[in-house]
Amino acid sequence: MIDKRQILIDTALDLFYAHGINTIGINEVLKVSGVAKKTLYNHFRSKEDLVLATLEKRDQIFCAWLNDQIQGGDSDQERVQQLFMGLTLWFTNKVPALRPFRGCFFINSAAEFGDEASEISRFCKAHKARVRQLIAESLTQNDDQVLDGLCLLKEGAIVSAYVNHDYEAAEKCQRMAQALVSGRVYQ
Amino acid sequence: MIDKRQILIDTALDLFYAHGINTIGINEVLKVSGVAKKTLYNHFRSKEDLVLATLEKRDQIFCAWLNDQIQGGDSDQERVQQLFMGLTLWFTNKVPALRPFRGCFFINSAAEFGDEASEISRFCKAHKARVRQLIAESLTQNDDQVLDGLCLLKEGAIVSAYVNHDYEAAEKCQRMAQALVSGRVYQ
DNA sequence: TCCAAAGTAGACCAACTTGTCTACCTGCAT
DNA sequence: ATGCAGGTAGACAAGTTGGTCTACTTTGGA
Repeated sequence: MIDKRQILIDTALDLFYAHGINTIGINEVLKVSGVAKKTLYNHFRSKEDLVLATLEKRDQIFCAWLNDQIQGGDSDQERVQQLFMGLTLWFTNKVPALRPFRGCFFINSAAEFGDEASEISRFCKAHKARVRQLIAESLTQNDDQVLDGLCLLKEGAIVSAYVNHDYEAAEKCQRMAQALVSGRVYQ
Repeated sequence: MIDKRQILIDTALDLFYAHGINTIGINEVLKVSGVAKKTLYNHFRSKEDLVLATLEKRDQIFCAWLNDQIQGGDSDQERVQQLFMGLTLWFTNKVPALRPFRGCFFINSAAEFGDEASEISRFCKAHKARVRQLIAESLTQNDDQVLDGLCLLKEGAIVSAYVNHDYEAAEKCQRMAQALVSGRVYQ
């Protein structure tokens, strides 16, 4: 028997990301996955537990993809270009692993679970830190201000793509990002 | 008798913004506002109707504040500086009219109501367009690329402030914003 | 072959959701 | 003073929520 736990996480992640966590009930996850309720509660203590597992899964998928995307390249300029080209691929549904674009799962989840003490919103913050770290490691230069700038542009692009349906948002970041990384903004 | 409609909108806006729309039920709004259920349904056809009214109210409050914030100033540089200083004031709860900071009500609501056909998510998109227009009108230069850049930075700052609890996010945008508006990025 | 582990379906629970409705009350203009 | 618009409290309906539990079946390894 295939691991039911993984089936539940995969199904729940797809549904939660596509429709929002509060919109999707446990029963919907069960119906779509074809798993029994008892089984779900054998693997997870509560819905929040399942939600945290989907956040972890999405974190893995997203970070693995991003890492691939910004690896290689002959210069920091090139890698930064790859970063924002990658975002455009995501926005325009060219990356099947990331599912049909509906913004950032972590921003969306943080928006739903406002209480900053909640484990969910803490995980979202941690995810953003990991992404920042990933970008930092891909660059040879190590300037916090440049890194902050790149991350701000990245978040801006994701939100604009989602809320304004501006799928060219990441392309619009390229010039600023290049100005940043080539030292034309700081120093 | 004071206008119950306004009381309902004010109460609902505060609750929806602070805790999310899905988290707050009609009954909670009634309990806090001290208004009867019948009265609510005399003024609004449904919860979604009330939600749309709160979005409208927030749009008015936010745009009025933003307009004040970026008015005056001797140059575009100065006005852009005011814009991002204003965001910092918002993030750090120095603007009572905007309520305790919990991100952008419109980004959060769009995250909760993903269906892009829904009236709620269409309103959120329209709000962002109005804000962009406001910024455009405050500047003497009229360059779409510069305007796009400023808006991307603004969204990035709001999201970073909310998800990462980085309340200096708007300050970190200043150098890039100045580079943009002073023509050091484009042309 | 047999047994325990892990699956199944789904009834059931209490709490909560939005929305309707009845029955009563209050303040104001005629 | 009377009538009425618009308020009140809250019962109620119908559906959904997360979560528990029983009773049965399937699975795979010793």
